[in-house]
Amino acid sequence: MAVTDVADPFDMSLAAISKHLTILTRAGLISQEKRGRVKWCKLEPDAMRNASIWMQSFGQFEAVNLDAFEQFLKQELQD
Amino acid sequence: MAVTDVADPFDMSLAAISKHLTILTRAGLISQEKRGRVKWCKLEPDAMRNASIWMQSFGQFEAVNLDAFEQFLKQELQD
DNA sequence: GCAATATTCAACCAAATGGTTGACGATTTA
DNA sequence: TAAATCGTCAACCATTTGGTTGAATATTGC
Repeated sequence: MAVTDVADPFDMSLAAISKHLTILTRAGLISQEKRGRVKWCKLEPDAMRNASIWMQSFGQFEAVNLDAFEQFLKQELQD
Repeated sequence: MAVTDVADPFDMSLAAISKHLTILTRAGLISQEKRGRVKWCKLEPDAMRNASIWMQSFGQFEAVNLDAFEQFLKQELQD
């Protein structure tokens, strides 16, 4: 999907969409390939795998274990 | 886990932690129960179920289907 | 060859976020 | 009973975010 196609349904400037797509690319959620003057964007299927796995574990601990949660967050912040 | 216990490992004010916990409560990610002067916090286990399910679906579409992704986002924004 | 299209950039601005401090009220402890 | 503790509130401030506009570059189409 081209950048202008992504932008089409939104009531905001192309420059703003371009900014968002840059962030999504940097986050690894989408990838972009330039062919001619058009940049083609596509989703990266595995991009949220780790986040999804982490979310599935959310709450698996006993409520008392916010310590474990905090440790996890610290570790994630270090990454 | 009490609010002060949550705050303990972080190098920031209790007021800031309290703000964050208010947001997490409002988001349904944790719940809080006051007993005496202490507020006990616990994770809500199912809080991220919908997000996790959505993330698992991320990328399942053909790359051409950013349309479907957009429709999904619109729908989510309406919710 | 020039106009149109696609896209980004820089500069700008308003709104939102994320923290602090000091004060305060409720509860507990000594 | 007073001090200590727990937690929130309001006000404030700096930073970040999220958008715009106009200009610019690269590419395509007529």
